[in-house]
Amino acid sequence: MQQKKTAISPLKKIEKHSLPELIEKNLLEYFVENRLTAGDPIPKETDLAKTLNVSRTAIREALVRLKMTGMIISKKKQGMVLASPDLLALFEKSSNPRILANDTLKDLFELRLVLEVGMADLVYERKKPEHIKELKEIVRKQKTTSDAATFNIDDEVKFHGKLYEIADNKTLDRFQHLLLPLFQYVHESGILQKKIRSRQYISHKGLVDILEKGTAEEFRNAMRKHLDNHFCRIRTS
Amino acid sequence: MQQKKTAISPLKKIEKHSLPELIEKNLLEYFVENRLTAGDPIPKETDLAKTLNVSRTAIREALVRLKMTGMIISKKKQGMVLASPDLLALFEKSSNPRILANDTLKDLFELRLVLEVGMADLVYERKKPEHIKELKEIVRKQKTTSDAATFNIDDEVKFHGKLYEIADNKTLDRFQHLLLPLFQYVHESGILQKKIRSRQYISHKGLVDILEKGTAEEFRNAMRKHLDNHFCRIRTS
DNA sequence: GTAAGTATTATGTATGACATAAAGATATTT
DNA sequence: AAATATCTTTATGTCATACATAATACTTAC
Repeated sequence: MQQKKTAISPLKKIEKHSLPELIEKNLLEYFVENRLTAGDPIPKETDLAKTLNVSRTAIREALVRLKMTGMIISKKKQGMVLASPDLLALFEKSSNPRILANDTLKDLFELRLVLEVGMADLVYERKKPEHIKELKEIVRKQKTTSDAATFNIDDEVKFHGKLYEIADNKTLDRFQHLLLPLFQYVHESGILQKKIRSRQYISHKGLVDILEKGTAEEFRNAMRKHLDNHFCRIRTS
Repeated sequence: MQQKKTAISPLKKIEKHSLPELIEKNLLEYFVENRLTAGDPIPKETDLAKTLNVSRTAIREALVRLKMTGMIISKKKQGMVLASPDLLALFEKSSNPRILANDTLKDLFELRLVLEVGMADLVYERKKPEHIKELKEIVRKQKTTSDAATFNIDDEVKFHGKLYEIADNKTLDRFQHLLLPLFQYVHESGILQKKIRSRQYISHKGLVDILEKGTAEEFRNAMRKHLDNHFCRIRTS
């Protein structure tokens, strides 16, 4: 019987999981199906090994993986309990700029800009009088440099950090903390185009003013302008 | 000698690393210091164990951790090689909506909105005539529902997916793909306020028009308005 | 009744053995 | 001689077992 060569069966991505990976999946399903929530204890290693009929080594490897995602935490004697997985935990572990590919770094640089512009609405929505006061205080203490290109890193971090705080989104805040070093690294490395001094610059002080007195839209657009000298550097072609 | 109780020594976060964690750190330093890049082979388990004077078990656990971050990949016989870690793959591993805490889910919902508004500038910057054409084609095929609240999921995904594609940022694109199911989940669960029909709605067609003929700022603000019925739902208090 | 000390228990670490897959070397066939 | 089949080697994958360690529960001494 000759097989038709033209009728190639359609790929079907081979999922070649190793044993611990399978166990990991299995455990995850177990958690979901049993409606386990943060704080709930999970069976001990030896029991799992017996139940699944694999060695404790394999079980442990799967557990290590889950521990890394923050999905479970373990204490001696006390056993292991389910935790609320930390999305950014893994992210953090592998965000070493010296190891990441340049393309990825560039993407992350852009990503941070996207976040800053996009979060303007959250900031505006959730701002409170005391926030404005705090921002003003930060601005007041800053070295008054009228030069847009040469900014002081610490001042930048402090000011923008405050904005993230006001946005009141924990995940977002942590995300930017992770992104910050990468951003810094890319900024100073030769990956991007050389620094350009934008003509349409809005200072921190200007931003605060608009945040206080302007509309959400005005603030959003002001934020974009404030970041223009970064945006200039990512132009393609 | 009496100690002054008031002069408490300042915290100093105890880093209580387990052995494999220490090894992991050690290996990372080794990679960086030796300028190893993707594809470079790393010593074999037995050698590492001998060199660091710990059991192979401990080494393996460290390696498992690194494997999970995508930092290294291993093949039988062939040994292990360094790889460029995939930040988003990790994200995916722990992004199970049924396990994530509600607060985190809410954060992620917001995060996606932030991304969509923030990326407007990338989209505008990188749009090309054929993109406009494609977007128009997508819009044309959509079910013409004049109702802002009841949108068709597929249409939404297709349209916004295209925008991410235009933004030409691989990381961002993958990020939204990961966020999408979560977004969907939150949208339909009772976590947020109930659906509101915004008065200032801009349709997909409207967006494309502005992307084609308007300014970057106009497009950015239009994007915000387009998403307003989502934004309405995250209002606090 | 409280404090100290002891036993218990589940995770952490170590060791040695064997299974497995892939690469290279060797032998076999045409 | 070239192509194919088989064996050998090697580094990871899996297993079994023993012991170390830390936190809890229990017991004993005063």
